[in-house]
This record gives sequence, structure tokens and C-alpha cells, in this order.
Amino acid sequence: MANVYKSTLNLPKTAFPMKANLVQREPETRQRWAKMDLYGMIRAAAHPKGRYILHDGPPYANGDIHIGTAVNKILKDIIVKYKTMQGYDAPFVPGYDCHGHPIEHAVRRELAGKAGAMSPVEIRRRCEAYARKFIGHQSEQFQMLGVLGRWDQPYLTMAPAYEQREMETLAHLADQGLIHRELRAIHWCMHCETALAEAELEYADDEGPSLYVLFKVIKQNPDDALGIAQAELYSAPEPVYLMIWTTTPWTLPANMAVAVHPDYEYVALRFSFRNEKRIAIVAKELAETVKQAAGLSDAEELFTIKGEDLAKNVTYEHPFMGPPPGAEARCVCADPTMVALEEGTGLVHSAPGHGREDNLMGLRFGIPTYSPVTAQGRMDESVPDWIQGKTVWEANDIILKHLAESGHLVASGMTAHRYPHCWRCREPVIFRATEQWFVALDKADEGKSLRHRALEAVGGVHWLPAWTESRIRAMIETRPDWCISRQKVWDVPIPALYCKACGQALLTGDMMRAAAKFYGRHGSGAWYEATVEDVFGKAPACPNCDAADWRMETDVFDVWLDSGVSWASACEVEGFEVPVELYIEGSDQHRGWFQSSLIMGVVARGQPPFRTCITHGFVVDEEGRKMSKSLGNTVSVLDEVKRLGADVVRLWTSSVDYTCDIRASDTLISSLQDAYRKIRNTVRFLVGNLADFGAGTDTVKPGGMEEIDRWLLARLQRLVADVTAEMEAFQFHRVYQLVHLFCVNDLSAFYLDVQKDVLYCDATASPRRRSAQTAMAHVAEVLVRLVAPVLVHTAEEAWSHLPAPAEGNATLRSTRREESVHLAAWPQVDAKVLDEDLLAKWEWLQDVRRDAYAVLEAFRRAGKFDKHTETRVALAVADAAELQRLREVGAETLADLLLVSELLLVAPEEAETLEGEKAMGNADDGKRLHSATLLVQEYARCERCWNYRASVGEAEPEDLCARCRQVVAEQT
RNA sequence: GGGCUCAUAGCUCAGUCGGCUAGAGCGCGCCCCUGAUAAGGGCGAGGUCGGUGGUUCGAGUCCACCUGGGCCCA
Repeated sequence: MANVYKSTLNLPKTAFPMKANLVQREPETRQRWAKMDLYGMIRAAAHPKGRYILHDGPPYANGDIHIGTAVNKILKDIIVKYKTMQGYDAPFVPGYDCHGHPIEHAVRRELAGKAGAMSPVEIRRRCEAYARKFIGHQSEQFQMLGVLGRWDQPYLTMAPAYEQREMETLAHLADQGLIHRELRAIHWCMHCETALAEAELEYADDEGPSLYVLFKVIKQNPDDALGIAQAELYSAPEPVYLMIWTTTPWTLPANMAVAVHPDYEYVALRFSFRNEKRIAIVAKELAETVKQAAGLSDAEELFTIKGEDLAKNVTYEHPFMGPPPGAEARCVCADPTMVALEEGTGLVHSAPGHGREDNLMGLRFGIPTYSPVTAQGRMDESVPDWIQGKTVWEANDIILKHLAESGHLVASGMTAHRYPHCWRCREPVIFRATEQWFVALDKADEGKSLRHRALEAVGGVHWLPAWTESRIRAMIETRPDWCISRQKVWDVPIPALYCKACGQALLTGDMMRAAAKFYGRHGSGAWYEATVEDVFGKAPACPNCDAADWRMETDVFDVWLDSGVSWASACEVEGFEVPVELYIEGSDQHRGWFQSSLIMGVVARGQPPFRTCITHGFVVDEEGRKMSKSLGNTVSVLDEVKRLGADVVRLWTSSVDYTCDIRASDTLISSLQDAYRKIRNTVRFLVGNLADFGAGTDTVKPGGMEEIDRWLLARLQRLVADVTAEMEAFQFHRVYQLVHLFCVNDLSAFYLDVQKDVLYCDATASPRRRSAQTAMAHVAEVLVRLVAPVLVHTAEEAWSHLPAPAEGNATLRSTRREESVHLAAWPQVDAKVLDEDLLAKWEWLQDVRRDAYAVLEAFRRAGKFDKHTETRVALAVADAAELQRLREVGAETLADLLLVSELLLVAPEEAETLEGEKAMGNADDGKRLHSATLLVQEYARCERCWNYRASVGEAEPEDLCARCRQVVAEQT
């Protein structure tokens, strides 16, 4: 039924659509930004608070962005946008990590066999093209998320200027004598034929051989033995063996020693083996386990000997190798770090050429590093001919058989273990001793070691969350020397020289600075086609033999050195002050970028390159498990953006506590749609009710405003204060909760619901309507700015629909409607408006309202009425003071708040005399109301405002209340 | 196996110095409205605070151990 009075109402009107249609609208918004050069405008604007540099950690230029990189960039964008609005100059220069094994590996795979015939320069050219392709993809994808930055000019670690600055920075390492060349057991991928850094390994569950092997002790005259403890060892009539346990038989040829724990007790077991009696030494605590595992059913314990005694001049024969290369004999060594009682026999096979621990032990005991395995993973010519040329995996079986035949194998089987694999080719890796360049962490000829300096620097950084400080500290404390050379081509070549005459390796700071200039001019790939003179001018004389004939290094630097100097190559060259304000990355970067950057900052500038370092968690699936393609639980962020829009993905990002694991799924991200719509619709409703509001002429001064409107403005100040505090603490999920709660509770369910009558039905220019609009205009403007860092597109859209602000409007901070919300200033708290007493009073009124609603709901359920506006209600309040306070507020005001047509406030005894239906509130449950009485409705309904009023029918037209009669009369 | 870390309604989060009958919003269920309408409002049901011990008058909160996840390392 058409209502004749509907046209006389002030119903909401706005072009700001309810339906977001983000998928279509967001790209349009971004096109507008591109056209107006929003990023340039922001840069050109005034920045009263100075510079705020959030330095982008460069993602690897390989593949599409994923949910994790998206979360990372969104967090960065939120911070940059917020700081910009706060008045900082916060440029965002995105970067890409371009060099490194993954790209080279992908390119070589694409080339298949053809790579072998190609020059390094040609392969590098293809690597560069590969990187550029993905830089293009990722840049586009990041921008789809609404991330604003200098996308047309990112920093690239492969740019010659970057490489130049990198080499200049790395020269400090050489200047400080921290670079050295050493034979070290390192992770080696025999498939890719390269050394691998820790970060390039993936551990996977694997199965491998498990065998118990006997090493025969070389008997000495018992009288010559040291100490009584050893006498039994040599006086036994049976042969005595050391029993070791290994899962890598191919390392047995490289065995140089057996380690025991000095404090452990070892026991001699006599058992039957191949028709003879033998004695084997094992740790006492493991004896039972070994007996069972090795099937030594008749083993009897003869005597015990302490580890430290066992390590005194006891030597043994290798089962199939000759004398140890570079040493007189293989002996038992006491080393507590090598031995544990979790598995094995308590005697540990040590091959310094094929294990990190073994390698370190070798250094401690002066045992040579023997590594008879080639780069291709084959046994070299120093081993017996029956395994020469075999791969290590082939050697495993052959050695096992050989040991069994020669009577050195007690037992063998298979065992599950976590084994490291190459992160690119997925092949299992081995430990192999090679000559590599290292950064020394503990070298302290003069002053403090680099490790020490780095640890000191950790204390100067603000780590968020706080526990990350101890994590990175522990990592720096325990990390091994940094292996910085790789046998690859797609990275910065190490500008080292090798003397052809004497083999001396040479790498100095001056050489690196010369190379820096050369790389800057020609790109680092030119190294491969250059002569020594091209790079260094004149060939230096060999410090060892004085010759000047050099071979140029073919290894390149570790890719982590590239990104580790980005603070220099990307920030300093821009003129950004280092340390920069903020690094924020995932928790894996404690071992990666955070650490490499910190170490290089300490080396080259004596301080960390960042003031604050934030760590965020990893994105995991709905159950909290890691995402993997094989599990099929990944979330495609690009699909989510195409499905829901970037702002919903951004809202989701902002809604979670990123310091722990972040759970993600289609469902979880979709669930933010409701919150998004609530915020959008709330803003839309505000805007819709401001269609006729001219801020210049219609604004009501604070003194002339209704109390509820002054409350709203105070509430808004509270919100601004709280949100600002949470933004400062980078607690975006609290911001989300605060804003959402404000929209849901304070605006939608309370203020806006209550004010609809005034907004719709009062005369357009009535003082109390203008008062409400003044408050709402302010709320809309502030709210849009508060959500702008997160809902970058939606806020922009809403911004364009806000009513024009007035010149000198006291309630609006900004008098200029900037062309973009991202150019606007962050709202400031107005302490004069933030009236705590008023807030407390209205919190109480909201509580009263909630209580009354709970009681009234019983009537509605009983079918007594449908709408509150139909009702006349008497509230009986038991507490006299409470009743008095409510009477001071006024029954009429309360009626408006409860949306009822009339309200009576009575004491409980008065309620008894009232006619009508009663419903009891429970006075004991802490609620303020004693009871509510639903009174007989005596008034007629006003056909315009739908309120039941005594004034309806008092005059013509008889179907209107007094207020509406006057409004309608004025309109005609 | 080691270091660090996380665990509170279906979901996302609060819960300060130990005082709690453990809160909120969303979602869900029921109801109302149809003048925010692919909207709006109301009420309600949801929890052994991962588990087990301990300290304490009192533990979601402190301690120990365990379980399950995550990152990093072996």
C-alpha cells in the first residue's frame, strides 16, 4: 500500500552502492590512482614528521605470489599507508631477489642438455630474462592487492648499480680479514654440483641403511698400555673390536677416527661370531639395545672401561682402507659433543670429510679432512678399486656386502631418518669437503669477533614480538661460519684470483672495490669474458711467489649476500638513512634476511640496518598445518582476490594476529565478507543520511548539539585514540575488532537505530536533525580514514561520496577534501570532545536499554506486539538511586532510546497498581530492572512516522502526530 | 633429536598484578521489521580455557611434564 506521506520523509539517498562489486570496481580505482599518479602525489605532499622507511625484503623472482607473500606485502602496505597519513614521508620501494640457484636451476632444466655447451654469459642472459618475466608477474599481482609503491622502479639485486654497491659493501669483509678459504665439509648437491647453504636445504623423511660395523683394535703389549684400565683390553685372548653404528656406509672409506664420550662407561661384550668368539666395545647404557639390534644372543659382559681411558692411545684397523691419509693411525678420541645415548653404540664413526660435527672434531684433534668423493658424488681413485668410480649410493650397497664378507658387519637393516635434500632438485645431499670461501664468525685477531659484534648489535634493535630477540640471538650464537661461495654462474662472481704458479688464492678489499667499479659499468656477468687487466688494471704480484700469472675465480657469491646488503644497495643509494625504521618478514628470515642483513650491517657500518624488526608467522591451513601442494591444502591468493576482492583479503589479513601462525582457507577468508559488508553499509547509511547536509551551512556548533550526538563524537574520539594506539603497536587485528565493534554496536544497533526517527521524520533542517547530521558527517569522515590503510579501495570509494566539508568547520579536522583518502591526514584525538563522564553515562544507558530489551522480548515472543514503537511500557526499577538517575535522564529520552511510544518509570510498588501485562525482570541477576509492564496502547498511530502519539487526531490531518503535522505543513 | 614458539565457544580475538559465575563480534538457532532491503533490529544456545600433575585459601593466568601444530636447525 503506497503511503501518501512517504515522499515527505528524509530517507537515505546516496550514489555509494550497497553492493561492493569489488572485483570490477577495484581495478577501476587503481587505474584512477595510476592516472593521477597517486604515489607521486603522496611523495610530493608535505611530510611534517620526516621520513619513515619500511625497507621491503625482496621476494625471490620466481613463480607467482602466494598467500604468504601476499600477507607480507599487505602488512607492509598497511603500515606505509598509516605512516603516510600520520604525516611521514614513507616511500615504498619494492625489491626482487633475482640471482641464485633456483632460477639457474630452472633455466638449466629448460635448456636440458644444451646448457653444457653454453657460456656462463649466455646462461646468465637467460636467467636474467627469466627473473624479469616473474618480476613483471609479481609486480602486477602485488598491485592487484592494492599495494602502493614505486612499482615502475623496483630495486633489483641483479642491476649493475646494485651489484656495484654490493661489492663495495662486501669489500669491508675482506678489509677486516674475515674472508678466508678453507677445506670444509659442507652440504653438497652432487646433482647440481654445488655447495648448498642451510637455507637451501629441505629435510624430508627418508629411509636409509643402518649397520653395525666392527673396527679391530690394534693390540698392544698390556704392559705398555696406559693405566690399569686398558690392561684388560689387550690381555683378552679374543680379538677386540670397536662397534660403531652408521647410516651412511659410503662415508666409511673416509673414516679417520672413532669418538667416545669421556664420561660414559663402556662395556666389553663377548659373543659368538662366525664360529669364533669376539669381543666388542659398546657403551654400557646401550649394551642391551645393541645386543637386541645386532642379535648377539649369547653376549656376556666381560669388563667395563671408561670413555676417557678408551681414548688413551687406542688405535684400530680400518676394515678395508690402508693407513689414514695424512695421519699415522686411526685412534679413539674423547669428544663429548659427538656422542649421545639416543641411538647407535656410543662409539661414533668420524669422517671429517663428510660431516659437519666430524669436521669440527677433526679441527679440534688435528685430524686431516679426507674426502674421497668427487663433485659428481663418485668415489675417487684413492679408495680400493672395487668402489672406485661408484656413486655414493652404489657404494652403500657394495661396502655393505664387502663388510659382510670380510666379517666386519654385525648386523644391518633399514632405518627411517630425516635427511637433507637440495631445495631445487629434491635430490638427497651429502657432506663433502671442498675448498670454499667463508666468512669467519669467530676470528678475533684484534678486537671482537664478528659473532660477538653481531650479538651486541642484536640488543640495539626493537624486536617484535619480543621473544624473537632470543631466537635470533641463539641462532647467531650457534651458526657455523658463513660459506659464501657457490659453484654456479647466476650470481655475483667472486673477484678472486689464483696464482697459476703456486696456487695461492687472492681476494682483497681493493680487488673487490676494483671489481665493484667493473661490475657497475658492465654488469657482473662481464667477469666471465674479462681479463685480469680488464677488471684490476694491472695484474697484482702473488704475495706468496711473486708471480703475476693468474687464473680467475669461477665461483659466485651466495645469494644471501645480495639481499643482505640491500640496506646499502637499495636504501643508501636512494638517500634513505640507515638504519631504516622497519624490516618486517616471516619467521624464516631469522636465519635468512634478518641475519644476513644484520651481519653485513655490523661489518660495513658497525650497526644493524634496522631499528625495528617485526616477525610474522606462516600461513597454514584451516587445521593449522603447513600448506603444501601435495596435501592440496593451499589457498590461491590470486583466486581469492578474483573471487572476493582485494579489500576482503586485506581485511582478513588485518583481522588475524600475525605474530603466530595464520590459518587460511576459502571459508576463513570468505567469512570476512560479512564484516566487510557491515562496515561498508554502516558508512553507506551515514553517507545516505547526509545527502541534504551542507557542512558549511548546516553544521551545528558543539554547544548546540543534542547529548546523544555529543556522546557519539566522544565515542568517536575514544575510537580514534584506541585505534591509533593499536596502529602504533602494529596490532592490526585489534584495530579490526575496534572498528567492527564500533560499527556493529555503537552505530548500527544503537545510535543509528535510535536516530532514524529524527533523521527520517523531523523537518529536513530541524536543529536536532542537523545536530545528528553534524555528528554523523564527522563520524563518516573519520571512520573512512581509520579504515583507509586496510580497505584501500573501499575507503577511496566512500571518500568520494562524503559530503563536501566546510571551510573552518570546527568538527572536521581537515577543511580540504583531498583527491584521495590516502592523501588525507590520520584523525587526531580531540581531547575536548573526549568526555569520559559522557561516555560512562551513555554506556550505562546502553546497558539499561539492553536490559529492557531482554524483558520486552518476552512480550514479543508471547505475540503481544511486533514492533517496539507499538508499545507503551512501564519500567519498575527496584533500586531507588537507579530510578532517580533514570528520572533525571527523563522518561521521554528513554522512550526514544528504547524506540517505544511511551515510557513510564515507576517504583515496584507502583507497578502493582498499573493495568496491563507484566513481565518480570530478574532483580537478582544483576540487572537493573525489576519488572516491565506492557500498558494498554491508548494512542493512535501516526501514518507518517508510525509512532503512537497522544497528539494523533488532535487536528487536521487526523492521521498525523503534532510533529509530523507541522513538518508536512511547512513543506507545502 | 635440539632451539624458539603457539593452543581460550564453530571462526577471529579479549581476558592487566593469580580473585571469573571466563567476555566480545561474527557464524548458528528462533523471532521482529519491510522507510539502510542481495539491508536493519531483538533474544538465545554455544567453553572441562589442548591434557596431566603441582604451588596456592583461590589457577585460563604461575611451575613441571605430556600431546598436537608452526618456524629454524641437526
